[in-house]
Amino acid sequence: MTSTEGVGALFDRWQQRRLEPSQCPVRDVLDRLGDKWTSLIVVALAARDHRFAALHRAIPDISKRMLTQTLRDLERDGLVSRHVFPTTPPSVEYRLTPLGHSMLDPLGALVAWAESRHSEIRTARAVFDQRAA
Amino acid sequence: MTSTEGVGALFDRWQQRRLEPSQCPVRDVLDRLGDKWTSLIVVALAARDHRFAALHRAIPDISKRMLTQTLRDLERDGLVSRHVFPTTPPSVEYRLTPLGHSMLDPLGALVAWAESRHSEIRTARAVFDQRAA
DNA sequence: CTGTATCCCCGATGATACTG
DNA sequence: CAGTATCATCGGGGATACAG
Repeated sequence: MTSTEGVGALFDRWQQRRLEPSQCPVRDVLDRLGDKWTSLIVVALAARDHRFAALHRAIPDISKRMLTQTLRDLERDGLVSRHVFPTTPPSVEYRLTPLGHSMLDPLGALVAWAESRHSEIRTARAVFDQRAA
Repeated sequence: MTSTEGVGALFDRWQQRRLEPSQCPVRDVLDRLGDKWTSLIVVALAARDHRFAALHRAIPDISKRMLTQTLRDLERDGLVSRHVFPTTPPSVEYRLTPLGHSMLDPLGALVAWAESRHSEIRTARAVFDQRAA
């Protein structure tokens, strides 16, 4: 069974079970990955553990507010762990948990798809916009 | 090289190239997948071609407005094709394009991850919320 | 049946200032 | 350094009515 058949079959199972959106694993996961910063933070932490300021330098266009909030959400979901060192000034290190690491394979598959197909998508957009104009 | 190393290495390449967000394939793709309805529509169309009303029945909690808009976005990106049959009343069928089908494998990987890890995530949340309270 | 056009609201995000 | 608190903004998305 290919993944294509798998996704289609999944749809039919969903239809039969009439899942509540709040109980749908896919919405749960994609709602988080889909927000503006989660995937970037996960990718950064995949490369290496980061302290708060280092993460901020790695992703310059995020605000401290959203960096904190996104990290808390990831921590809450068990994807990231937070390690406080009571130095002065304080330092806090963020790491992917094993659960977080386990997401890298499927995320990597999507990233690879995105990179390999991006030019095709951009071309399709240009054509569509041309015809619309 | 595992996908994990791949994602980490990707991060370093991104850092060196200092990509504009608008040119980042991953943001492009995840912004679309991350919206409220795209993934559900793609999964539905993976199972089979759908007419507008059938798609609406398959995903009852979407409004006609957002269904139309999301389908247009998918069409613009070349992931979905639109086929009009000039019957009365009119009927329109939506299908995944080959490009759209090519996304099902990586999307399926993510869906499989989400389903297999969802209980772990829910448990982590419960623990986190308990400690916070 | 397959959409468009409007209006409206709320939540996600940013900016800025402050704190241990 | 690593956040928190507060206010302002903007656009995604719902509801409704209309149209070809």
